[in-house]
Amino acid sequence: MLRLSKLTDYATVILSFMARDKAQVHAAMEIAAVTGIALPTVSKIMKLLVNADVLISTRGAKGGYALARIPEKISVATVISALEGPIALTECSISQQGCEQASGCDIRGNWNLINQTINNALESVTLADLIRPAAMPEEVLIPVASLYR
Amino acid sequence: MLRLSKLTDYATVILSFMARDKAQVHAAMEIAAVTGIALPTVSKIMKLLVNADVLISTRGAKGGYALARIPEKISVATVISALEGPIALTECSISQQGCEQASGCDIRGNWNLINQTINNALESVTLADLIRPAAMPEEVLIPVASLYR
DNA sequence: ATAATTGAGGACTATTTTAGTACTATTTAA
DNA sequence: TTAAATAGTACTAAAATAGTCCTCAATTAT
Repeated sequence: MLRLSKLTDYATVILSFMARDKAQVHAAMEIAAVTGIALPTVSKIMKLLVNADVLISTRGAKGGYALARIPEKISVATVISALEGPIALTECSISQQGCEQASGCDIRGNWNLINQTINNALESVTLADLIRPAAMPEEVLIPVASLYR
Repeated sequence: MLRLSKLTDYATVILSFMARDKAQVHAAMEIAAVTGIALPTVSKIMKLLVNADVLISTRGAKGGYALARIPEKISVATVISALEGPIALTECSISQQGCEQASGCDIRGNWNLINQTINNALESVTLADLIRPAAMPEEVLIPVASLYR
């Protein structure tokens, strides 16, 4: 599958919690307790999200992390690239250099198109969409007959 | 970044070569020689592509591999899932079971939406598109001034 | 028929990546 | 000034991936 790292997965869980909870500031320890993710791992993720301007940190006593802006303005693409770097399927799409695979790599330009499409898809989904009650289409579509087996 | 495995990358290179070359049948050894990928690795990739009905194999002397259909009918999505399994960003989107992350995972339904979008993007691009001379937009957009530095 | 050529399948190993941990420094409120 | 909190860095362990090798099966040419 098209892998996302576990850290990215955790990040969405953490951000969802923060977006749902009214409190503005959350300490790393509190988040670790609520989500069940180990504290050092939470810290690591928070640091990356701060660097990507998704979160704002406050040090010292009563410090903690807060969303840098409203959930509607935080795209999934931003979160993913904060954790994994630029969103692209192939190395060469990032490096601007092309690859050294001498024979048979005129493919690059076209990969860019694909990457762009995927990027657009991820840009269009925000944190607010993620915490919205899910549509759960597959459950709606289960044929009634299957309930009687 | 949203990683594709190296094997998938190789697969696109191999398939591009095969789609461009007039000859119908290519032995694994020939492909290894042309692409510079080690023979055992080529074999491994070919095996997966045969199982996914992207290639057809012929054993024995004068045997080899041929595309199962015209490049226009081979989607990038097919190739990727042949090498990496189902296209999805999160585990839970595949397993149909949801995850055990007790607190805070109502996200699933929405991830499905994202995965679907990405899948559509990859379905819409074919091998034929990949070997088409690339548009190379970034080269076109270089300001002329930059040539004089 | 038989030998040569080519793919199929599976098991194994090594490498790389990722996850997770620990420790130390820095900042700020009480 | 002390306690509470994040920042940063380096290290370790585990898991995933890539790559190799070996044996078996099939086909064709001699």
